[in-house]
Amino acid sequence: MAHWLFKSEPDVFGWDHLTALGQAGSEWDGVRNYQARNIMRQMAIGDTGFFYHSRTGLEIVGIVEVIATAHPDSTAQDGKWECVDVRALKRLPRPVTLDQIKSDDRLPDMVLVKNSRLSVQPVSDAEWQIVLELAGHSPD
DNA sequence: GCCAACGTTGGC
DNA sequence: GCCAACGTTGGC
Repeated sequence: MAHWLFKSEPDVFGWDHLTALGQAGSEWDGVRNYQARNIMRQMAIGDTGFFYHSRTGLEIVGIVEVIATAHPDSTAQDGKWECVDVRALKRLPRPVTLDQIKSDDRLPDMVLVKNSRLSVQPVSDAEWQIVLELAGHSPD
């Protein structure tokens, strides 16, 4: 299973919004960036991702699961954009802040640090494990 | 709220 | 196909 990172402003659509939708989850719509779209096309059902609060919060707060592969974004008029569906899986015991990630010398290549503008990002297996560890997440 | 970084658009 | 102008994102 591959891992990803989804960014959203909590004022617009935050972790609490997603958890309120329960198992049904939500379209990850509104992405209007080709690189992000291409990354979403690579996602498979059952993949997991971090949920990151941008602009306010600046921390990873939870884990989401991909429940539908890329399909046309219903909020796009021209049919050019796509999205996946995700649902909230679990809140992290401790949020992992951007500062923590930036100052961790094991995470120099995280896209969150290297390309802060990309709203949907790949996360390597190693990065995934390190962030879980920082979050105090106990192994299943 | 500012503005640097980045992506997209469109005139040439 | 270049690149200036413009719009958006997101850390600060």
